[in-house]
Amino acid sequence: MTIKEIAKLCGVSRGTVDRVLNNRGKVKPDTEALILQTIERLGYTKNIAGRALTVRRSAPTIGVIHSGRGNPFFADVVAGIRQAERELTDYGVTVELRELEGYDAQAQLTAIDELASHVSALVLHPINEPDIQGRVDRLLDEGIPTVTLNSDLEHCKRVCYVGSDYYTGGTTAAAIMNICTRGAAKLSVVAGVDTVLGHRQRLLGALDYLREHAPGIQIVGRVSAQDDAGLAYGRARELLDQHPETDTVFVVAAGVAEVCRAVIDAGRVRQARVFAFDNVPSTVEMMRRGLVEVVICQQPFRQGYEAVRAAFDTILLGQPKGERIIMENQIRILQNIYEK
Amino acid sequence: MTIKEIAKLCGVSRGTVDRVLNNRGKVKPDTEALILQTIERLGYTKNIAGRALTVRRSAPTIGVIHSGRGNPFFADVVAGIRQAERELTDYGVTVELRELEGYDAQAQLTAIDELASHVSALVLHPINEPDIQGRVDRLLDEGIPTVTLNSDLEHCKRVCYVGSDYYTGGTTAAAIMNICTRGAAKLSVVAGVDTVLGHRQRLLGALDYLREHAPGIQIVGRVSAQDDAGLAYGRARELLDQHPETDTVFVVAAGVAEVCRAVIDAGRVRQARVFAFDNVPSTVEMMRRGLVEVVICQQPFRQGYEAVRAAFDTILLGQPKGERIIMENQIRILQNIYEK
DNA sequence: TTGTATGCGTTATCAA
DNA sequence: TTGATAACGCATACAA
Repeated sequence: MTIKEIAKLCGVSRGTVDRVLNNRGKVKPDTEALILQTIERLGYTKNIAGRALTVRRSAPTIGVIHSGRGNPFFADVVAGIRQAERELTDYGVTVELRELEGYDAQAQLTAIDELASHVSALVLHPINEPDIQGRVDRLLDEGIPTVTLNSDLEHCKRVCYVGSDYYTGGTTAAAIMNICTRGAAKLSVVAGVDTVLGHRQRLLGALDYLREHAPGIQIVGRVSAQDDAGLAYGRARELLDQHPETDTVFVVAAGVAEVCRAVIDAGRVRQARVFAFDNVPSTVEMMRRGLVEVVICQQPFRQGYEAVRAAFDTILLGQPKGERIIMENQIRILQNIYEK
Repeated sequence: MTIKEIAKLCGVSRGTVDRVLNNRGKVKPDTEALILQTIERLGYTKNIAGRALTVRRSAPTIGVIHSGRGNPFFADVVAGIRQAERELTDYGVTVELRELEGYDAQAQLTAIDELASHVSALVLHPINEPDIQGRVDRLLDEGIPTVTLNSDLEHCKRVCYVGSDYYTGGTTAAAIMNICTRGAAKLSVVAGVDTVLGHRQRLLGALDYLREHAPGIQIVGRVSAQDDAGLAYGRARELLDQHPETDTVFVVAAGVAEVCRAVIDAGRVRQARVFAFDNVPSTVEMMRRGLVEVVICQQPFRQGYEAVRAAFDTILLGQPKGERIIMENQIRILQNIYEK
């Protein structure tokens, strides 16, 4: 089914069909109804090959905003973004990247405003606040669809979320702890930020699993490092001092290497094992040193890659492949961490 | 850079540039040299968007042959193949699938001959024999590129291999055994087929790892089930009878559920744990029953998907993204096995 | 040996 | 309100 065929069947020209398809107005209601009905009946969808050629002419820009500047996890995300950009050069696509530092909603709004003037779609690692939610809805009204990246945005009309399933990440981490400790451990938890949805869900998943499946794992201590590597060392030292029986540490967010350093400095290397998320270089180094045996990963490279592709699919066809593109949680040990 | 621009710069027509690009001959050597030089200098590559439109007109067929009919692992591979086919319908692509049973080189040659008459590219799960190797080379001479799937084909001009890194799969499995057994085990091995490269490499990887990193894991027994679920039960029973000290079983190829059944019937459920590859349904069932804790997976769905895409990329642009597309080995427990 | 015309499917522009 | 036409980049049939 092509526009041409639809046009012939309806006894109109391609231009008229095009006006109906893209809601440009200026079509007699009768004609429009006929065309819509024919389209419905024959199941017309835009052809990617043809569409690609015209999209190319418009040389669309995809804007990307994230709040992880300086964060090695986001270095991988950006590598995926760049890979997607390279693959899309033939389609005339350019990626414009804004890397912010820290979670400042106002700064994010400013970045959105800057990009909104000229991008065809937005990839956003969002701060989950009402101002941002409203802005994303307005963007869509202006014809700019938003894909959320790594973390979702509630109560708004983003077209797609690309990221991981944090709750399952938590259960997977807990199950691995259960296996590696043979079901018996004195566990101390270094939590993340309570207002960051992903951190909370991870912890929830882990606690749910432990309650249901690991009666022999006892939680002896808990502290938060606020997703801040700078805070992690001190908090972990306190934790280890206050709970000397600790033999297992579960790190929910950033600061894994710092927690490991605290374990080393506390002279507990052979006693306490660390379980954590993401294979960032400093964590891998601790894996080499034997402090961390297993990490749970959420495929940062693919997150960046798929988010840009989803944005492009939306430009190309009006919608992404799915409303949620979820990365599987990967269990990694030194043997299946592949260097790029 | 487009053909048009190249043509203008060289003072010739688009047709002439096209003849040079596609080696159709009938071009004066001087003109050809000039054009080739200009292309080289300006780094021309065919545009995907334009190419897609003409490829569509030729409605190419991609042939797929595998020898895993009835094998649940290949059911996932085929699901990936179908997914790729769906995504490529807009490009006019059809997939023609031949599912064979067992490793019969002659049957594979027949299937290749049938497809060779009308396909534009071939995806082949090959039997690694000289006859097949020679046939693949001749296919390329006829203009039909071959992508090998799941298992590679040596000494031939296949354009791309899509599959897993079996050696690393073996080291990963061994490392997981080491972690889960805390470095102490009496291990019995149920090997695969020695002439199947992947099985041999897996075992090699595992043995290398154990020798270097796991002095406390002692190999007490070894048998082969020939990648045949029908044989696995009996072989495993013998193994368990002959080596009653066995507390860990490592299954290299097919027959995981049958080995588990042997463990059950031998009354050794709480004593012996099973480590294996691939999350096929019968294995997952044994995970639910607690006999298998961890499996190493090689992403069958993605293998099928990526193989078809690689074949299409070759049709579209003359070559795939890379000469080897390697799936990562995934460590899976019940918590991160996602049902589709 | 080379150039020109036509078509693929979609969209923008201009004329009616 | 609608139709005709040109354009994107590539490929090919045909004319020169």
